[in-house]
Amino acid sequence: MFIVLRRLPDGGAELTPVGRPQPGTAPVVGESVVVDEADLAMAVATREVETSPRWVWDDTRRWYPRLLGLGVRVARCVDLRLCHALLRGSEATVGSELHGAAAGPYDVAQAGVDDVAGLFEVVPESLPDPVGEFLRQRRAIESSPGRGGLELLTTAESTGALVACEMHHRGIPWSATVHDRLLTEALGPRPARGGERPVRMRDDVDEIRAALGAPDLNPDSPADLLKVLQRAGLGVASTSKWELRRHEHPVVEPLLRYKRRQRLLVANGWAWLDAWVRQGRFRPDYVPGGVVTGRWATSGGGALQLPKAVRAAVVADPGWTLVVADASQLEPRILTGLSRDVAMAAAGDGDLYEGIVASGAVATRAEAKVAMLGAMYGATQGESGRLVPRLARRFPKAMEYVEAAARTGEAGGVVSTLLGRSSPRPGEAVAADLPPEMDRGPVGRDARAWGRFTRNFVVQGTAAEWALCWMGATRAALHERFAGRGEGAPHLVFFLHDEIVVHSPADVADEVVAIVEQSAVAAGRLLFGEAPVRFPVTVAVVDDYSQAK
DNA sequence: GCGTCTCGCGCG
DNA sequence: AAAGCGCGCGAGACGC
Repeated sequence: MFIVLRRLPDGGAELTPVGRPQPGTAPVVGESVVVDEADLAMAVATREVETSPRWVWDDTRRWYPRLLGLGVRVARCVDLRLCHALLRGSEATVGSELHGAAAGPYDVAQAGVDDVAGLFEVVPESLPDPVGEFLRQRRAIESSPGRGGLELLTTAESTGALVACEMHHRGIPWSATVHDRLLTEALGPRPARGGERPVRMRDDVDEIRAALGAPDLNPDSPADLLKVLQRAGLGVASTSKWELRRHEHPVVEPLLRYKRRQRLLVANGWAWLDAWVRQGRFRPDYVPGGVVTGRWATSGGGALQLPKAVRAAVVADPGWTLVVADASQLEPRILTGLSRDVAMAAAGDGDLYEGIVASGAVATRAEAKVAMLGAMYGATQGESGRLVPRLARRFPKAMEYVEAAARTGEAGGVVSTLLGRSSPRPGEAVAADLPPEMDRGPVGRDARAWGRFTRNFVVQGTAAEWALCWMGATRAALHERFAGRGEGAPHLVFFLHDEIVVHSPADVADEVVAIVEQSAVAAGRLLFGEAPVRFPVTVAVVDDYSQAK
């Protein structure tokens, strides 16, 4: 049973049930009910308890934060905007009305923070005709040869949207005190006036200027710095740290130290703390499906780039712990499943890279890792490019899978993930986000770049699907087991591509660990059935995030 | 002054 | 050892 929600122009909301009396028949639209805005949360909560419907709405960000604020959680939803993007672009819906349709009202970016009504503000109207849009989507899915995959994918994507709101709502536990201490230790005390350099960095600048004989050099200006470095005899073409590292010169050490500190100050310094941490919580704005491959993005706060240097500030509440879990070597294992490469599956019985060494393909674990990444990214040069052919000899099926994806891309074709998310067509409008040399389609040298993109798309995108299923299964199991605890229940607080963090009361951490592990197994089954591929997770129960890994 | 681009670096 | 995917962000550089 589905219930489609629509916000009415003059306030209030319309609830329209859509059901399927007999399996295999077309969905039937029932009688709508209209409720006042003030009664909406109660109406949702009541139906959630009684029938556990799948809530259908235009954009999770427009509905769910307000419900969460009123204490209403829902188990399942359909996010029409996210599913529209998936289905419209999917190769698996060719022939449906949605496939490749002209851009319409559902082709919009996720509601921004400013668009989301606060608890006491006017609520924006819905996107038009959600019932019609929902029925179009159902037809696209049900007429598809990839129906099973699309059902799972749209469900997982929508559940991700719920989790994103829930994680924002709860926030990541963050100790401003610890963060400030980390900054003070690394940089010196917070300067009294913003814009001033902390004392350690002033000392760095003095050393740099002395070493280069440039008393008024601004080390923050790459152009100035490059000029001065070259004048001092360093044959560098850029000021990047990997290039600087290769030179013996008194400036190198203080300059790299300065860059490290400057980075910390600018990206995650006191200004960041002031802007993003409130009452012991960091609440990033997650953007599910924000990456072409299906990965999440964030807007503001840089939550997916949290540097290791500040992770000690993520501290569990007293009496609570953090259960930190990451999927080991996720992408190579995804490739194993996609390609049904039994040799690679065997290598992945334990540590995958050690298994590759044991197969005789390469000599060391480090080589195995570099070779594997090179295969998935399309490396052609350097150590990585040199090692890829050795991998190809032992694991021809896996290699052929990514090679085929690359050839398709080079020829201007579309590739798809396991569940049915398709790559953008070369030159498509979505490529506005891509580097300029890649948005003109596969011509000349650009074809190779597009091939590397499609090569990686199938792996990264399917890994994102696995991760969504893992997180969704974890969320469901946590709720089933701990819902009775209310606010005291363990809950997801962070998601980072192949890693999840659960904030959990210490006394149930062991149970949470088991849930996270079982959910990884469940996600593997959902995607790959009984194929011989394993998805082991590394789990740590810690007081602060820096203690994991 | 304002918007956009490039660089460099953090993360997976 | 530094070329091979996907991002977000801030500062400086640049054009108007």
